[in-house]
This record gives sequence, C-alpha cells and structure tokens, in this order.
Amino acid sequence: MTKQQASGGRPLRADAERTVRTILEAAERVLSADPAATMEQIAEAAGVARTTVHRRFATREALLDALTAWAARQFAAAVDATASDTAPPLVVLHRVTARVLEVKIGWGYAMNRAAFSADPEVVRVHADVVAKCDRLFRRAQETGLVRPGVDLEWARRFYYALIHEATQRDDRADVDALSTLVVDTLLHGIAA
Amino acid sequence: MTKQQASGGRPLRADAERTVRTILEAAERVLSADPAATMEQIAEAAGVARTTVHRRFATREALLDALTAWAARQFAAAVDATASDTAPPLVVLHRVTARVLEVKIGWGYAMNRAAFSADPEVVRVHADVVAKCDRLFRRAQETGLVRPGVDLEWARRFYYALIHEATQRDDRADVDALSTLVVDTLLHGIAA
DNA sequence: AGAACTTGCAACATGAATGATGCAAGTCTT
DNA sequence: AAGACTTGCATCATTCATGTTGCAAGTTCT
Repeated sequence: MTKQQASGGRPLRADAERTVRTILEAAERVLSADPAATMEQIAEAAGVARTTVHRRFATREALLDALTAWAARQFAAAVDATASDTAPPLVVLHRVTARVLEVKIGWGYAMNRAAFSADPEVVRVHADVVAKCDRLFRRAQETGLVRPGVDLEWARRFYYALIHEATQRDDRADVDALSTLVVDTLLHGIAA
Repeated sequence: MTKQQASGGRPLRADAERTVRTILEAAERVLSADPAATMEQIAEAAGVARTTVHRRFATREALLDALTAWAARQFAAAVDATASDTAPPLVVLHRVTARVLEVKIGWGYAMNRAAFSADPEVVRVHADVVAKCDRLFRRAQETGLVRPGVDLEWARRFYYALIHEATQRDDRADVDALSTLVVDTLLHGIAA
C-alpha cells in the first residue's frame, strides 16, 4: 500500500485535508487532557475511524511529530506577525504576548512539545522564535525598560512560565486582560 | 499470595524497607526524565528485578500513588519546618523558598503529581501547604510587602512557577542563590 | 542456629495498543 | 458521468507492558 505522510506526499484532496486538520485539533484536545491517550481516543474525538488516523499518519510518532511541527509554525507565525525591531519594546511586548496567548490557549500541549522537539525543522523554527524573544529583551534592557544585570535567559524562561500560567487560568478573561497581567507581573512582580 | 502494599501492611524488614526507598528514588529519577517509562526501566534504575518492584507495589498505579504521597509528605514537612506566622514575611519567604527548592530539586516529578492528585491523603496535605502559602502572602500584603490589589491566587501560581523554573536550571548554583533569584523576581520582576 | 522473610530468575498469562489490509460505499474533481 | 480518491468497517497479526507464580539462594531477626 502507498502510505502517504500528511506532510511530504503529493497534495491531498480537499476532504482529506480537512480530515488531517480535524485529527490534529482532536489530538491537541485529547492529549492536553491526557498525554498518554490512545490513537483510538484521538480518532473518536475527531469523529473518524482509527484506521483513518493511521492512513494519514503512519505511526503514532508521526502524528505527534506532525502536531508538534504544526504548532511550532503557528507559534512562529504569531511571533512574526507581532514582533518588531523598531517599535517601543513595551508595546511589542504587549502585542506579542496577546497574540501568543491566543495560540497557546488552543495549542498548549503541542507548543510545549515543540519546545523540546528534536525534529530539525522544529528546532530551527523554535530557535528563531527564541532569538526574536532574546532580541526584544536585549532591546528592552538597552532602552532602560528592563533592569541592567538581569539574566536574559532567565527572563525568557520566566516569561514563558508566566504565559503558561496565564493559559491555565479557568478564569475566562479576554486575551488583552491576560496579557496585561502577564506583562505587569513580568516587569514589576508583586511587591509594593 | 499475600500482596503487601508498601504503605499499610505490617512493618517491613530492614532490607525490604531499603528496597522500597531505592525504588521510589529510582522512580523519581526515571519518571522525571520520561513520564511514560516502564516498570522495567524503573526496576533497572533501582538495581532490582522487575518482580521485586511488583512485590512491593501491587500495580503501577500503586507505585505512582506511593511516590506521590511520599513527595507530598516531604513537601509539607519542608514547609512546616520553615513557615512561621510571626517572623517577618520577607524572611519567611526566603527560608521557605530555599527549603522547598532543596526538596523539589530531588522530587520534582512526584511533587508536580501531588499537586493534581485525587488521593484524599495527598489532597489534605497539599491543601494544608496551599493554606500556609496563602496565609503568608496575605500577611505580606497586610505588611505592605506585597502591593495591594494583587490577586493572591495568581501570586501563588506565579510563585510555584518560579520555583519550578529555578529547579530546571542546569546552572548548579547553590540553593540560597536560587532562592534569592526566585524571591527577587517574584517581588520585583525584571523592570528597572 | 533456626525460622521467617526477601530477592532474583525463569516462565507464563493476559490485555491493550499499534499497525496492516481488503472491500464496499460515498465524495471530489474535471 | 467517469475515474480517482477517501472513508468506515471488519478482521487479523504483532508487539509490549503488566501482573503472577514457584523455587532456590541469600539475608535478617531472635
């Protein structure tokens, strides 16, 4: 049989393309609730037969990789759309945070996976995002927004963690309120 | 066969007791690297036969539950030993952070699991820790250390996240330096 | 020393998840 | 409308983790 990967094969027909998207979305939903969920559960959540999942993704690993790559691209696109090397760092910080939060709320599991992926494509895309983030923080430091002497690697991890926490809130605040919370906390902590 | 749980049965002989500890430590190490690791891998890391693991912990779940309960108790003990309702909040914050970091560095996987456990014993112990933490933050707010208006639930989650990030650093700084970093960031963020 | 206990080993049973295939019915595309 | 493609279904093979058991050899306790 001609096993065709979801990525790489020749163009899929419209219905098949939709199926792939549906499966990826279902995978995100199911796996974020239970990382050990089976193909069966994913298929059920997607409303397709398990065999269909296997037809689109040769192995479980292939599905996870596709999911990861998909999220990494979404992430990178979100950052690319909002980052800027010329606008004031504080403005950019707000914009990026809001946009990233939107993506991360829907693709948290996959994005987290992307951060630890070994797939060269994902590594490249993710490294690019990290570089943009570091550049922003460096500029923020030069502008005087960020205290001199702050370790920028620590700042980035801290920022990621805040974004993660913000997406975990059951509180259904809008994205702007959340990003304000994140940026304020990032900059000023909780002291008086 | 008389299957005896690691917790609950009659007292174990000294060698068996040691084996249980060895297995729990190995489980923490292995599972923190790969949460889907098998009993086989855990047994190997502990330097015992897989059957021995099954003798001490009837099922995989039983092992995970024991590990979680063990970590929860360690966590609670660390907080109990350092928390205080009378010492200045800032001092307590430093003390607690340093002590918790020590525990969390060695038991990160299990402690994280404790935070989501449904086991009533663990829930009770963990709720107690959360209560102590909230009390500390409330007091910090009343003292003027923490800005009025800060959501204390958010503060706590934020604080947990910082501790988590601090334990992830490969940088082998001592616990005091790490806890200073955590507390400083918690209070003042990264702004100038 | 002797009883009770623990461990490793080998072997086995079971169940669950993965992955493959052929076929009939339905859907796109042109 | 015709050909190509996709899907669900039923079915099967395989692999792997889990959990058991009996037994011999070693350890702990009193």
